[in-house]
Amino acid sequence: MGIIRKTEAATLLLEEFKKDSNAISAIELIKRLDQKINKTTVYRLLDKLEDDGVVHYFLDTKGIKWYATCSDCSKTQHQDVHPHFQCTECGTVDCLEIKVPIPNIPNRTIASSQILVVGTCELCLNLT
Amino acid sequence: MGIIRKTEAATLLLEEFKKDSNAISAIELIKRLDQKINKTTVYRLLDKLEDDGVVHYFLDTKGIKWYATCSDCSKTQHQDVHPHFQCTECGTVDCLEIKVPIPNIPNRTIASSQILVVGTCELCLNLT
DNA sequence: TTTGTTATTGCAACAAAGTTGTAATAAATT
DNA sequence: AATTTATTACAACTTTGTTGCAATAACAAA
Repeated sequence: MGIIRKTEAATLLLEEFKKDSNAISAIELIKRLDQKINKTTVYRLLDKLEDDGVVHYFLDTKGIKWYATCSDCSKTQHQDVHPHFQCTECGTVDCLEIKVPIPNIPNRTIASSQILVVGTCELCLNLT
Repeated sequence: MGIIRKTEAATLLLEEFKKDSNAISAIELIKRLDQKINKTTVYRLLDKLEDDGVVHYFLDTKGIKWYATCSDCSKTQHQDVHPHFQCTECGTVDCLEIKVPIPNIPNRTIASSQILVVGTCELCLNLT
């Protein structure tokens, strides 16, 4: 249904995405906004922002939800079908601007694909 | 640590994998073995079988665990880094025997990657 | 500016999936 | 047969996310 009213909670949540260029987990957002926004509200806002094509979400290696701002999405279609990268050292997750072509598979139709690349990020590589 | 003793629970669990050529979710296994094996035991057995290179696991679109028998794994290394396919119609999940090359990413090292392809499986395609 | 409508929020309670501690049981070894 | 200890069941717990509902606050209309 999307966000209709400009509320304080929505503003605060969007500020977090402006501060942070990486993806943010729902859990992290809830921690950061503790005492300011109730966790139910955070989840509901994220849902709405996703509907609106403002953010997209994906799951990490542990199955928890991460959100990142969309670059080219709309209400009708999420274009953000890029891979995501999770660093095993620091845990950060971000979007990869690369295309990974999935070959056709005989006798099946492919609707979408989710790719999570796991490794060490630039920052952590430089620390060792 | 792996499986050391040949117990009834271990036998029953392994039978489920022999019956089923597709991947099986932990939840499904727990359901099927209800009244026979406790859910904690199922989870612990699956852990051990994974240690032994007998099964491998991955997460589906909802972040729940699926297990499938390994074809070429050992105690020391899981070779099953293939993509998995989940059918949106019937929910079945299986292993894909294809290789999806991930390009190198500047300034990062890649340890592994998880690819979940979502679409319609052969069976469901034929039903429409 | 006040009023009315209804989207939004907070709270508490719940739910699903998986984990941990522990005492009892049962493989395997002696 | 006795002993050792891996394995199991059970209950209780944790984590992540969801639902129902009454109270609140945006926004529009008067």
